[in-house]
Amino acid sequence: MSKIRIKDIALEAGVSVGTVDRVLHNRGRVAKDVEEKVKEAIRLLNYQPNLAARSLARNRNHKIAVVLPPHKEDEFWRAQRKGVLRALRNTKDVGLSGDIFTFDDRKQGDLLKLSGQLFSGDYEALVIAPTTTEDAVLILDQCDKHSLPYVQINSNIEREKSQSLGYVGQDSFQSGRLAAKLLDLSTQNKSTVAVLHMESDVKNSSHMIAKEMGFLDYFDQNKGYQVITRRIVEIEDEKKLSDQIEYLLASDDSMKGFFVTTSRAHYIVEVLIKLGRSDIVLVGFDLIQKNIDALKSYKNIFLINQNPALQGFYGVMRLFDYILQNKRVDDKKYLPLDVITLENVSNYSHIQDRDNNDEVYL
Amino acid sequence: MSKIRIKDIALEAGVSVGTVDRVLHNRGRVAKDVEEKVKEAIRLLNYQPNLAARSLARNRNHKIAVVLPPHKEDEFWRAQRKGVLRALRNTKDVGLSGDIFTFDDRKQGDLLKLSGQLFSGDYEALVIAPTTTEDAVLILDQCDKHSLPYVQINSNIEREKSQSLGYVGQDSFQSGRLAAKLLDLSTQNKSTVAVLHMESDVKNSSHMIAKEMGFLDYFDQNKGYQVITRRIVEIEDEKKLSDQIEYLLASDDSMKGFFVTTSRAHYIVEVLIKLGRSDIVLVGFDLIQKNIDALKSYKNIFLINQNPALQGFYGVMRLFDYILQNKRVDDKKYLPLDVITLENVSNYSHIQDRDNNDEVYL
DNA sequence: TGAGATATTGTGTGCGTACACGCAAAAATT
DNA sequence: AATTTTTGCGTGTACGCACACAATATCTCA
Repeated sequence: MSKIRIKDIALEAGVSVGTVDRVLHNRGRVAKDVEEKVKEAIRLLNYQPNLAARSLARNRNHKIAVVLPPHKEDEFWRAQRKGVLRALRNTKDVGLSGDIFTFDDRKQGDLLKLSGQLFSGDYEALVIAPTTTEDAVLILDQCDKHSLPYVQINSNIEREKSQSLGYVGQDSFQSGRLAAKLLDLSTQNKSTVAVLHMESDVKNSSHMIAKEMGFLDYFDQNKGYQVITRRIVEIEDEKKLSDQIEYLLASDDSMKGFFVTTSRAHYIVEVLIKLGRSDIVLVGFDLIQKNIDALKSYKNIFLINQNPALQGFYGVMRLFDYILQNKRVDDKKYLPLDVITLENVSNYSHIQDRDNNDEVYL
Repeated sequence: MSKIRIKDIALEAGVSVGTVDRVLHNRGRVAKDVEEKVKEAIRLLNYQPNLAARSLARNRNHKIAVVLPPHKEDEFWRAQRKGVLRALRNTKDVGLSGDIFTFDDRKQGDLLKLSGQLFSGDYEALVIAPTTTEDAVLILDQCDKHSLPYVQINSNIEREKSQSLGYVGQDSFQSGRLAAKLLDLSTQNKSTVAVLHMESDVKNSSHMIAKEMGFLDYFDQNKGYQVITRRIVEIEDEKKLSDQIEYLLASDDSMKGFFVTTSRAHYIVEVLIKLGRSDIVLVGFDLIQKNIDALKSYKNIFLINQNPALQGFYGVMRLFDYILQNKRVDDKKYLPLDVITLENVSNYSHIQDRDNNDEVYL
């Protein structure tokens, strides 16, 4: 097979390696007939550059900045950060390095404090999880002004092209439709299902709304269900939570399923078990430990995994492609919506922390 | 940050790069105190070898052989082959190359014809999909005799350690349990479900049996269902197939779901639509085009995706880890069992052919 | 025709690592 | 004490490519 070097092309075309180099990178300064000859040789020998040598010779280091919400107490963001770190490890030797910045997405304006560092000139591109929309818009505007390309992950703020390199993350609307399908198939027709927004913070509100929209959309196309929406508050208070659920169940005899739009389905599981209502079908989000545990104690539940680690990973890799491979994309990349039950959870949670499984990308 | 070279360590430890090299690869021939000093410097500076330079300098080429069933008319094997090719592309510049051999798994003994080439000495390891057990055992025995390490993918023949580097593939038993859970949740208690073995070739028989076992195991632990097993034959004959299904449905009024243990669920979909029995819940396997189409025309169906492309990919990558990274594993790696419906299929089929999304691994 | 400008092509060095080789000092053997 | 052998360490080259620079060819216009 092939082990064709630039030298071999040069020999074949009867020129020097310098000329081949000029053709390869079209730096000009090559006579047209010679250029054709070289290109022909490249084609003939099916030259494939050795990426290891290339990245070694380039000897560049491109720095990027990654802006994420805090991960201390949030498994979702922790997983995302893991994906980012993995991508950074994998690209370290091939010219990409990065710093991760954390902002408190519960504090209005906290994101803006980073702008000094982000636009210091040290970074040539950005990965950002723009959870606080108003602040993020300002940051992205600055990116445009400074001509800093950026990839959005997890949440997407639609932008006029500009410096945007697109979005990598969840398709919340579709995940709502998926949840609806799961409830549809696992409950009986002519029953009632409820959308439960369980939030303690507002950061996910746009996702929650999109999920509800998708959910409603599905049942708009698949008649026979009554859908109601409730906001569940004071989740931490066991008694109050239980009361809310009990009230909800009492309000409609044909209540068959709940769609929890956040990662807090496990709270509902506890309540349902206590109420002896394990007939209710649940659909929730995210493979956090408490939800995984809930799979074991409750049968009628599906979890939808949105692959947070892959969001971080692909977010960085997209910048890598852009900076070092000259591949520009500015479209959306929706990650798979994994349907998780007790029967298939093991393989997915294994995936989440396969940090050891290190790869390095050229 | 890091950009620590061997040279830097040498400087720090007051020795030459040659000595550092000897320590790094423990080639011996280094005084104990000096070795300690170097190791200390490595620790201190947190040295991380530059893998691009490493693979360039090594300038090795390790050849492996990959043995797969034919892919001409089989989307499953085609996907698997794609995964293999992707892994080979990605490792090309870092010292791993491979040849793919095809054997006809419908012909007894065809695999054995390859042994001349496989053991020619050109290859230092093997990835094999041992679908024809008897033949495969002979091949694997020869591997042991020639000290050729091998990774099994897709099907696993249990071996006494030997040269085995483990298994990458599906967990058929668990996929049966998953199918059972899906049917359990989407049908009503006290109903009947049927396992349908639809085979035209025998190669998958062990998988089919394992799937049935898992299915039965689930309903052993979750009572209330009656499970029957049927072999469906003459699949291509529309009339005969329809008759078999009709007979099956007539035999039990409470029949609610079918578990198709092969990738041929789409045949059943056609029949059910014609029979006007779209109440039957189906669980089938594999994201082949006809099944994907079936998702659109039939609501009550789940497909389980066994990630054939990842099987090929990880199979090769495992050899890569072993040969070039010195990481030896000989355990099983079960790939995720993706639950697919019409609502989430788009993201998965996208994954299947992301050939463009090229990465290169060091 | 020839000097100077310009277009075209060739040469050399370095990227960080692996590895072969060689030299010196220490140890073992005679 | 002279020698061989072993041990410990440094030097140099190659890997394939990018890129700076040197060198040569071609053209321009007087």
